[in-house]
Amino acid sequence: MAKIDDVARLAKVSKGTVSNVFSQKRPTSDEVRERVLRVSRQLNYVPNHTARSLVTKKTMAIGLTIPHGSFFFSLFHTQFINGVILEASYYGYRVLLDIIPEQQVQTPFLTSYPIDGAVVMSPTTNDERIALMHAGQIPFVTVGKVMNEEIAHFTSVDNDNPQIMRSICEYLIDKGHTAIMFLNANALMTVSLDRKASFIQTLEKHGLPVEAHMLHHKPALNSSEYLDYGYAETIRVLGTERRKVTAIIADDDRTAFSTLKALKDLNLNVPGDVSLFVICGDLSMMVQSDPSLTSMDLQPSELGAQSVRLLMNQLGVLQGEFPEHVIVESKIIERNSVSTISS
Amino acid sequence: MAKIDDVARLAKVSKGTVSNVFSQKRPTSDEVRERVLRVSRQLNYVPNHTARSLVTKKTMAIGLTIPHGSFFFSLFHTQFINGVILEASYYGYRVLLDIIPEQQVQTPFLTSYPIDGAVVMSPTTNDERIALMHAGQIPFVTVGKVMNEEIAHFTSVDNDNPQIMRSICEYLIDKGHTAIMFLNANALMTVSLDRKASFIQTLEKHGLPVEAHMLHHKPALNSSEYLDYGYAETIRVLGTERRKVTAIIADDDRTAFSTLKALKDLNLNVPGDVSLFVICGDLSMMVQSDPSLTSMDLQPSELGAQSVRLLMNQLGVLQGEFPEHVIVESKIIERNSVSTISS
DNA sequence: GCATGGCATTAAACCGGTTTAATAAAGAGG
DNA sequence: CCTCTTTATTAAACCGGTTTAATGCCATGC
Repeated sequence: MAKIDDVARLAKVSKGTVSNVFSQKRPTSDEVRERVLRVSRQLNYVPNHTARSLVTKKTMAIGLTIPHGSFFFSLFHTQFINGVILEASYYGYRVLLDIIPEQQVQTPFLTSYPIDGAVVMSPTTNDERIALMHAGQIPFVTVGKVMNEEIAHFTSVDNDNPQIMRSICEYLIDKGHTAIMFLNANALMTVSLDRKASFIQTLEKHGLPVEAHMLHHKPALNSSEYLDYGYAETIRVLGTERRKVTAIIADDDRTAFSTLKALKDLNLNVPGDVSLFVICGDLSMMVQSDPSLTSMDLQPSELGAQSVRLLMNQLGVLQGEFPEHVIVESKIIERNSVSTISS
Repeated sequence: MAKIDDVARLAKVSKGTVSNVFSQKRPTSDEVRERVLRVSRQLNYVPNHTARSLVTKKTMAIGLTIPHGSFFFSLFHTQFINGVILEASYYGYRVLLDIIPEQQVQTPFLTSYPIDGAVVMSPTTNDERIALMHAGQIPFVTVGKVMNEEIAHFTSVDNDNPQIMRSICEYLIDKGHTAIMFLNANALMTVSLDRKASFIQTLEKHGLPVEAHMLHHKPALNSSEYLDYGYAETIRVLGTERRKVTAIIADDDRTAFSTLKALKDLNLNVPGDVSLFVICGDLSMMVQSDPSLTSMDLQPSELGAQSVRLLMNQLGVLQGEFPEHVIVESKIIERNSVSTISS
């Protein structure tokens, strides 16, 4: 690989000038620039990214931190990632997938992170990834609330979770549902706390006490129950325990699909006997399921894009005043999985 | 941020020694090591990744190149990525998502790639990403055949696509199906060429000529038909054109789901009227669909892991003799979407 | 004609580590 | 006790760029 000195020598200029031709940080005369570029092409020269990074102190990469061991991500994650990658590319940034494997035997901290900032998905309470970023002075944006004791200020994007749950509950209540079961996300995730609180509050506001069988949390990823959580809970509550449930709210598409399967196995018609509502799902999948699923569109790719913009602002790449917390719109998409109950 | 000189000064040793304590490339006395580590902790020192990279010429990152503009990836991709990330982490490598956006207005080549090697998914014929890697001397492993004119040798992992199609076709033929429709992947992808050829060959071997309505290719991602390809083709061929089709082979899970929806809308029972077979799908989804879908398990995460191992071997990280091409096992998982036709 | 300013260019310092070659200290062998 | 190794440590060179401060050149204004 040719280096800058080779080019400088052959083009009869100093390395500083070659540097300027490529970085365009200072002007160069047309004559010199062309000579340098010609020689570079001839030598197949390309500036070395690492050497540049060392002095500019920018790696031009951002980390995308996926939750601990989420080796199965849902379609929500997929779309979010797409949003991040696309938006980052607009600013010339690359995305380093920064997943901390379950068994964290890995490098406790052998070296600094080669990233300028990070987007942290699905923070948990007292998230250690966030603690690391905080300690390492790495700018970061979270998707969802940060609930670490030592961290007061942070930048985040989020949906309005309390409002989302309120809307969903009231949507269902309006349609006459009173026996509602909520298959929430994992209890450790900060979003699930908000949603749980809002679920309980909204139901109580309407005079509907929340009983134990109405609220469940997704088990940990490493548990054997993780994959068929929706199926198992539905069979247990509606089948074995014979509870009356007329509407189910599923936290994600995977849970929704497995719930759907359970309902079929229980010989319950959707939406005839039981209505099903999905919180975060992949649009294309929701449409193609049968029945197509009524859901809350959280705009995952928009969440991803916005989180990158906030991060770019923190990095000084994107000028202007940005709010500390961005709320991304979400709205109910009515399809065919929810019905009205005539009282 | 504390630098190595600060640590050296405070610990009263040379920077070379501090370097050795962290890199462990040369031995240090217990006494010195402890003193250095203590001071480092005190100063919150962490070796700078970029500086280290500059001299070692290793970025400890590999690129994961997703097909042009595949901003919707399927579950197959997701699992593949998981396999790559997990395996890479075993060798201390990080994964840089290297997606070349559709509109390639981006950096023609402002700087070298900050990666040591790359895994290239779904190569197309005369893939320019591969041409770039090749020109840039970056070791790479592809998933699927490389079909670039100027490249003779390459390392790859793959399923045995011809055999896969043969198995699937013969599996269906054994069950009495003769009117089989194949919803293939995009025509540009090298896998789709292999599968197409094998599909035609196998059917003809059994005296079943392949007519135009029996073979279709997924449209380009940027086209409006991309998302409901399965649905549209099924409605058109089985509905509008009223062709006789008793079995459909769908290339991926998304296509399968949308095909399933189309069959329901056509009032056709699966597998009673039409059988459905999926080539690459996410296990957890296939199970939860109704009926659960009979599919070919391509072991995407195994493909990902193997591709990383081959790459690590090329990078000299993993010793030993490795084959140039690795074939990952695939097998039919029988579920409930294929039935036997009594003649 | 001479001071003034603007601009492209350059030599040298710098970014923060690793690596090499030299050196000092400690052990082994005769 | 002296030489020969072995081992830990160090000073200096190096990785390949960017940035700073100095320089030379030309145009401008008075």
